[in-house]
Amino acid sequence: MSDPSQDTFSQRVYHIVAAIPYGRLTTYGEVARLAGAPRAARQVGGLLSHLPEGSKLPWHRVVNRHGAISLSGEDFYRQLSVLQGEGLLLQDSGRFDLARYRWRPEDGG
DNA sequence: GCTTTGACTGCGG
DNA sequence: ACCGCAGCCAAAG
Repeated sequence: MSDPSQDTFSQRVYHIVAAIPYGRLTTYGEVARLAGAPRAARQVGGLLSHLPEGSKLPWHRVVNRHGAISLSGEDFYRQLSVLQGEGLLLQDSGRFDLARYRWRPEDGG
């Protein structure tokens, strides 16, 4: 109740990302919205980029509003590999079909 | 407590 | 549809 460690923006983001099911995607903006700060999409990416090394959070299931991977270099291919491993198909446009893979909280949470 | 930093987003051209 | 720019705001220094 009075413990702020459970009420911070970052804690909410971690909780939300942890709820994204295998084989599904969501966007930075959507996570921000669910966390109660619809304009803090950048912050979501910032938090995911600073995750501790042993984190179990499925950070790879968060992409940008176009359904594209926002990382670059080796990180890009790492995220791509994990998503493909979960059965997600990358379109020729270099994006994932959000209409098909987008996770919605009511869909299972 | 002010300044800098971004794994973003929306809008206009 | 693609590209560039300005706004956004929680965290870290």
